[in-house]
Amino acid sequence: MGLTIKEIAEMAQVAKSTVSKVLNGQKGISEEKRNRILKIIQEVNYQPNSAARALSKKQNGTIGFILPHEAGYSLSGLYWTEIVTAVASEVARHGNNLMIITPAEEGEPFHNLEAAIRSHVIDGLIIGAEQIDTKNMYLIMSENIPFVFIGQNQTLQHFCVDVDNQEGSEKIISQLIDHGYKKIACISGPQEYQYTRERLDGFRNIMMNAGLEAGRVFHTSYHEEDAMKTATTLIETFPDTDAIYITAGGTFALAIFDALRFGGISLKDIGFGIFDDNKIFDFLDFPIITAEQPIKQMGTLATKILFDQLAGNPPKEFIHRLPVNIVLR
Amino acid sequence: MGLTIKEIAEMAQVAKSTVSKVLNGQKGISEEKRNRILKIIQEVNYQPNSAARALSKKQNGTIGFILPHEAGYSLSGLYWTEIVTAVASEVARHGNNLMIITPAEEGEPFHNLEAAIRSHVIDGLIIGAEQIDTKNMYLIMSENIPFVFIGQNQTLQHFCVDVDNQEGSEKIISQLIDHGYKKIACISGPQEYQYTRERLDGFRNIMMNAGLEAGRVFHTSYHEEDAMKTATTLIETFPDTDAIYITAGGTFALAIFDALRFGGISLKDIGFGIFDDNKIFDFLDFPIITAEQPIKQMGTLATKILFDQLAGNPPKEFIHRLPVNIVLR
DNA sequence: CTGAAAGCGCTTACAG
DNA sequence: CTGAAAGCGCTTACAG
Repeated sequence: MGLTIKEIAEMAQVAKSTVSKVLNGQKGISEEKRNRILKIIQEVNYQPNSAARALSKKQNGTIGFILPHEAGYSLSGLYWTEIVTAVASEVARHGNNLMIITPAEEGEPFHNLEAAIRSHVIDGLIIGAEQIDTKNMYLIMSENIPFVFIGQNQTLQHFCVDVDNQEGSEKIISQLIDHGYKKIACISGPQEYQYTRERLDGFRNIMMNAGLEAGRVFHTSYHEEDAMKTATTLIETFPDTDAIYITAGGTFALAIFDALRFGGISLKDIGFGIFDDNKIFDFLDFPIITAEQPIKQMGTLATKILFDQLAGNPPKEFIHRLPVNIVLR
Repeated sequence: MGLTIKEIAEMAQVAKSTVSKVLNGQKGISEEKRNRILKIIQEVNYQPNSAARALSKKQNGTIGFILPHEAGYSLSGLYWTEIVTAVASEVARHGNNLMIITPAEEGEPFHNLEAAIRSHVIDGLIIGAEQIDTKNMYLIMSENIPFVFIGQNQTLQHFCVDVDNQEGSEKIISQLIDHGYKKIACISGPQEYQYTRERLDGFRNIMMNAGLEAGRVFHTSYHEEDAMKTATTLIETFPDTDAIYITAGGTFALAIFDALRFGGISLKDIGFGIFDDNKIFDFLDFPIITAEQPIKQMGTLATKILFDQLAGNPPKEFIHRLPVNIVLR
C-alpha cells in the first residue's frame, strides 16, 4: 500500500539504514544527505509503518488510559471525559496514540487490559486511581510498564497527579464562614476514596479553627437514592443547618438538591459549598460556592510525567498537587 | 520479555507454523497436536506479540473512533461519552482495541488522524458524522479504510447508524398536542446538520396534519448565548406560545430554560418537548417530554457493521435507523 | 497433516 | 559518515 523505507532509500540513493537514522533524528549523517532525505520524505508524505517500527524497537507508540469506572456509572460525568480529552491531545502532541481501556465487564476477564498488556501494545499507562484492580496492577508492575495515576491511590504509592483536596475544601468552608454561615453540615462520598478523606479533613480543620462544631458529617455512596436519603436524614437530624458542604459535584449534588427541595427546604435560604465545579450550576437560581479543578492541566501533567518516565527521567516526587480555583456564584 | 511463538513451538515439539495455525484457528491440524498446543498456550498464558502479527498480517487489531467535536465543545455532554463507551466494550469483545481520535487542534495538522491512517495503525473507523473534515475523509477513502458513521452525513452517503429523527420528533409533537398544546414553537439547532432537518420535518409534519400552524421555528447555534437570545426573541415575537419543542438536549436546553425563566416565564405553565433525553431533567420541577436515543445499541450496531465490513460482508443497506423511546416526566 | 523458508518494514550493532 | 546484514516475532505460500 504505502511507501516503505526501501523506496525512500532508493529515491535518495542511500541505504535504508541511513534513512532510518534520519527518521529517528540520530547524529552522524552529513547535512547534505539528511536534507535530501528529509525533502523526499516531505514530498511523498512518507509515514513509517508503525507495526514494523514497534516490532524492532519494542515500543508501540501507544499509551493506555484506564478509566476507573465502567460504562453507565460515572460520578462526575464530565470529569473523566475532560481528563481523557486533555490526555489525548497531549499524547498526540508527542506523536503517540491513546488507547482507552474500560474496566473489564463480568465474564470477559480476558480482553482489554490484560491482553493489551500481555501482547505489548502499550508502552505506558495513565490510570484513574480511585478504584484499581489489584490483580491488574500486579500484572502491570510485573511487566514493568511505566504508569501514572490520576488521583492519589491509598494502597499504592506511585507517581500521581491530584488536586489539593484539603486546601480546596478549606477555601470553600472559609468562604461559607465568611458569608456568615455557622451550622455547616457535610455530605461526603465514600470514605474508601483518598480524596474524600482529604476533603473531609479540610472541612474539619477550618470548622474547628473557627471554633465551630464539625460533627455534622454524613457519608454516603454516589448512588442517587442513597444521596437523597442521606440529605433527608441530615435535615431531619439537624433542622437548623444553615449551609451544606458536598464533597462531590455532578448528579450527586443534584440529587441532594432535589431531596432537600422535596423536603420543603428553599434552596435560596441555605448556603452550599461543592467540591468540583459543574457547568450545570450556571443554570441554578441559588448561590453555590465551588472548587473548580484544573482538569486540563491535570491531564497534561500526567501525560508529561509518563513520557518523562518513558524517557528515563522519572520525576523526583511521587505526588503532584495542583491548586483548585474557587468559583463564587 | 514475553514468550514467543518459537518457545511455544519448542515446548510442544512442533514447528512455529503449526502453532501459528492453531493460534489463528485454521483447519488442518491433528486434534492431538492442536490440543497439546492449546494446553501449553493456556498454561503459560501466551499472548502473541501484536506488532509482529500486525506486520505480517497487515492488520493492527485496532479500531479508531473519530469524535466530531474538539475538547470543550460538546453539545450533548453525555452523548458521545456513552457512544464511545459502548463502542469500546464491543470492540474489546472482538479482541480489538479502540483508539480515540479527537479533531486536530489548530496548528497541529500532522498528528493524530493523518498519522494514524498513514502509518496503518488503524484497521477501521467509526466516525461521528455531524461534522467531518473533507480532506481527512478523502484520505480515509483513498487508503481504503473501512468506516461507519454515527449519525447520517449529508454530503457523504455511507454506512451509518442513526436514530429515527423524524419519527421521534413526530411522537414528541403528537404527545404535546395530546396534552392540549396548540401554539407550539420550535427552537432548532443549526440547519447544516442532517438530523436537525429531519427533526424539523417531523415537527412540521405533525403540526400540519393536526391543522396547526408550524411557522414558529427558530434556528440557532449551540452556543449558550445564542440559544438564550433565541429563546428571548421567541417569547417576544410570539408571547402566546404554549409549548416549545427543542431539537437538542444537554446544556442547550438548559440555557433556553434559563432565558425563559429570566424573561419572567413560569416553566410550569408551558409545555416542553426535547429531542435527546438527559438525566438532568430528573431534577427539574416541571414536566418535559423527551425522546431517548438508544445510545448503547447505536454504538454496538456501528461496531458490528464495521467488523462485518472488515470481514468482507458489508450490510446491504447504508442507513440503519434505530427507534427512539419517548419519556414522559 | 506438517514444517522449512521467505517475507512483512523497520532498527541496530558492526565493519569499513 | 555510510551501508550490508541480522534480527524483531509473527504469517503464509509451498513442498512434502
